Amino acid sequence: MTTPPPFPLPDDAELLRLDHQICFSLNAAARAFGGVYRDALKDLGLTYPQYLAMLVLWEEPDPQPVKAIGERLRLDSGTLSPLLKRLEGAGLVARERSAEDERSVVVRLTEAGEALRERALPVPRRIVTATGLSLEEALTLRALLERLTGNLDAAQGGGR
Amino acid sequence: MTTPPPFPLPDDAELLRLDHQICFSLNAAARAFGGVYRDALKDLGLTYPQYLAMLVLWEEPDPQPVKAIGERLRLDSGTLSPLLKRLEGAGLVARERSAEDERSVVVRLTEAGEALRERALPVPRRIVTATGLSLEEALTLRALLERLTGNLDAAQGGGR
DNA sequence: CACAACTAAGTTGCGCACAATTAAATGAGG
DNA sequence: CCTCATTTAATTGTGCGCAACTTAGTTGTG
Repeated sequence: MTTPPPFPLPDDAELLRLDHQICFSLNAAARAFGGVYRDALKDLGLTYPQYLAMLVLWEEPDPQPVKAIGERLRLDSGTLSPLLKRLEGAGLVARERSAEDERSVVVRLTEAGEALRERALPVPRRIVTATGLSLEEALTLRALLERLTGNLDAAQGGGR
Repeated sequence: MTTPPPFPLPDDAELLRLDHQICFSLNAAARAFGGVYRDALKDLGLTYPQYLAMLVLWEEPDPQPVKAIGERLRLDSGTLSPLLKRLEGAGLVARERSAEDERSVVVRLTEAGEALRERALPVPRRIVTATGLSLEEALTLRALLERLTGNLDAAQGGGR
């Protein structure tokens, strides 16, 4: 799969080393984020993925099918089903079969889940501070990451 | 997460939304990388973390203690021990107690492990192509990610 | 020398991510 | 109406990442 060089590539070996470093840096940053979120969310008893699921529900408090949450977070039922069960076990959400479509399971916040929102409010600022990035850097980074993800997804099976 | 293009935003609420998006984008990109690497490494029978461990050994073929590999990859024995056992099971590496320090376990490539290097050579180019990033973008991204990781690590327990 | 402190690997337990499979419900076409 | 492909969750199995703990070997200090 030799493609026309999109650039005057400097040197093969040089270029070939770069990618690991990018994927590696990416993984390292993601894990570092994980550590910071772990600290910030410990009091709430949430993991970062659980926090993301709660964010989805806090933003759109109407009951949502698992499918919708999965599309928002790019996760499938293999990940979400046990995660949501744990949130249910913690009393933060309730799951029930939809009446209209019995295939669908709708998830809604319990009162405890809604109440947790207040305690989660200071979290984002804590994270922003921890990143130490300027607003401009953050925007640059996000733009690059989104382009990168789009390219990688396209290079793969296409959809998923 | 679908968000409107950030525009004028020295606003608190706006700022507080940004962070999720960055961590989220980061995770999404890392997982997208995972998918591409999965495809590229399938023939080799390696996962991406296993590939990273092999890279460390290919770059420095002398036997290395688990500790050294862990420092290179930022992984602890809880992750590395089973991973290296799987590589050993695949016949790619051998592990043995160090003579000088009986606490240490040194890992070295087997002949099969060395031979695999040849088959892994085309992988990086495939990844570079899939990213679709220019060299300049890649360098910018990497620099930002490393700064970010440093900041996040510092904001955490300090060491780990 | 004895003993505490430290270090390197390994083990266990939990949660996440993903592939593959299963089960149940829905919808479209004959 | 009945069959069949599709859709939605859940389940199973594998591997990673990390915290907490264990085991064994090493080092420092009195």
